[in-house]
Amino acid sequence: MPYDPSAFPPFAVTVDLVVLTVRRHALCALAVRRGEPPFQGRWALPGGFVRADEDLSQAAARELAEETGLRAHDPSVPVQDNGAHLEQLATYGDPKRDPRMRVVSVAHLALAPDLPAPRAGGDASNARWAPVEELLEQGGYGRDGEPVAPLAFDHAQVLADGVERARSKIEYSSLATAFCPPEFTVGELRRVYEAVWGVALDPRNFHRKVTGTPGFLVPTGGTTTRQGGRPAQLFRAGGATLLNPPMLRPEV
Amino acid sequence: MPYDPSAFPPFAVTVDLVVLTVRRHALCALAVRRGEPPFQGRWALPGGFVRADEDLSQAAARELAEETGLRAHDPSVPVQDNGAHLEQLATYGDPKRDPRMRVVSVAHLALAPDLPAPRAGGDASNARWAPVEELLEQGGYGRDGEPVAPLAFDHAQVLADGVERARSKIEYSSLATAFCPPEFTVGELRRVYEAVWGVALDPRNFHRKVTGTPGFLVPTGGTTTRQGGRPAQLFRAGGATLLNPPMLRPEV
DNA sequence: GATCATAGTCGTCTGCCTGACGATAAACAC
DNA sequence: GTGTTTATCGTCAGGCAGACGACTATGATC
Repeated sequence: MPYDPSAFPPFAVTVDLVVLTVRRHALCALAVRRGEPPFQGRWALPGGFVRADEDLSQAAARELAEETGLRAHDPSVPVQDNGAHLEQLATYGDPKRDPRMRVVSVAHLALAPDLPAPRAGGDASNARWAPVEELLEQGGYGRDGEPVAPLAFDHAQVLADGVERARSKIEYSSLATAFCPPEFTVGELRRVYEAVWGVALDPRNFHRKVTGTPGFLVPTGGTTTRQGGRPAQLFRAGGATLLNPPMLRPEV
Repeated sequence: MPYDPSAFPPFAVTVDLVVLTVRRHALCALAVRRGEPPFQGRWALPGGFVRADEDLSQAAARELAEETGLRAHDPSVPVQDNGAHLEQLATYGDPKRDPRMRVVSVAHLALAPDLPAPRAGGDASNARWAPVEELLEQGGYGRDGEPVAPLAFDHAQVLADGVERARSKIEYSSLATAFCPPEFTVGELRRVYEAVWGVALDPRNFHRKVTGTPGFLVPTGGTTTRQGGRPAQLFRAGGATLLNPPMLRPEV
C-alpha cells in the first residue's frame, strides 16, 4: 500500500507535566488554573502543544522551564545541580479525553527540590503547589475550606500515575535526591522518603542504610544545624543511580 | 488564547509492538519485513496507525491480534488464559524518526507464550520470531548466515527498551507466567527467567523461592513429564501480581 | 549555667532470606 | 539394572532489615 497522507487521521500532540516536590513534609504537585474552556477555572496539570520541530523531551523541558524556571536535567547524569529530574511517564490518548479534538498527551514526570513560588505566565494566582491527596480527592475541601473540583481532563489519572511512579522509583534508584537541594542531610533525605511514601521511617535504620549504600551519598565535609538539634553531616548525591539492594518501603 | 486549530501542528500517531516470547531457551521478538519505503525490505517491529475513534490500548490490541491472533489481556486481571499480557511501553517522537512526516509512536510491550508461527497478512516469509540479540546486533549475521541489517526507524531502541522493561518487570511481578502456557512446571518457569535474563539459576533455590511466595503459583494437581526426568507438578498463575520480596536477578 | 527538647549517630540482637550445595525421588533410554 | 535427566527436599552460613538501646551535640527554657 503506497504512502497516502489521507490514510491516517491527524492528531494534536501535547506534553503534560507532573511536577512533584516536597513541601512542609507533604508531597506536592504543581497545578495551574485553566483560563479558557474546556474546564475553564478548574485546576489542571501544566502542559502544552508539541511544536513541529521539537522532540517530546524537548517540549517537556520547555514547558517545565516556562512554568517553573527549572532547567531540565539529562536523565543519564546524576542529579547534582538545581536542574530537575525529568522523565517520560506515559501517554494518554482516549478519543474523548479532550472534547475539542483528538489529542494525545505524552505525560512527563519532573522531580524538583522545594522551590520559592510557582509562576504561570507571571500570574501567581493561577499556579500553586498543592498536596497530591488534595488534588486527587474528589469533591473534598482544600486547606482554605474552598471546595475542590476534580482536575481537568484525565489529569487525576495522570497525576496518580506520576505519584505511583515516583513512589516506586525512589525504592530502587537514588532519585529521592532530586527532591533535595544540592547539599542535604540524612534527615532531610529521610523526610523526603517519609513524605513521598506517607510513612514514618526509623531514623537509625535509615541512616545505616543510606550511608552504607556505596555511591548513594558523598559527604561534603560541612555540617548544618538548620533542622535544630545536633548538627548533621552534609551530603550530596553520589554517582550511583541504581540502589542494590533497594530501599524497602514498609508494608501498608 | 482562544481555540485555534492552526495553533498546533498535525501529527500522525502510531502504535508499535514489542512482542516477546521464549522459544528454544531464547528470548525472541516478533519482527516483520517492510514491504514499502522507507526501509523497504528491512525488518521492523509490527505496528500501524491509530484510528480516529480508537484508544491507544485498543489500537495496540488490534495490531497484536492482526499480527499474531492473540487476544490482548486486561492488565488488571492476572494472566490465566492464552491472552497475552499487553502494556504501554514508551512513546517515541523524534521529529526525524520517520522521513515522510511527523510521526509519534506509542510503543507497547506484549508478552506471549511460545506460539506456533507468526503471520503477517498471511505471508509467513514476512514475519518471524528472532532472538533479540540477533535483532539488536548491528551488522552481524543471522542464524542462516544472511547478513542482518539494523531494524528500521528507531525500532532497535524501542526493542531494547522493551527487553529491558521485561527483564526488570519479572523481578518484582508475576509477569514471567505470561510467557508460559496456562499450566506449567516450576522448571518451565525457571527456563523463562533464564532466557529473559540470560543467566543460569539454581533449580533448588528457584523452586524454594517460587513455591514459597504466596499467590505466585497455584498447583493444579496434575503432573507432567514433557521435559523428561521425574514428573513435575503442574501449576497455574496465582492471583498475586506483585512479588514481595522480589526475585533476585544475579549480578552480572 | 542546669535542664530539657530535639535531632543525629553508633551498636546490638534477632529473625528472615539467599546462595551454595548435598541428598533423594521418579521418570526414560539402553 | 545402570545411567541420565529432571524434580524436590534439606542443611548451613552469611547478609540484611526491623526493633530498639545508648550516646552526642546543638538550641531553648528556666
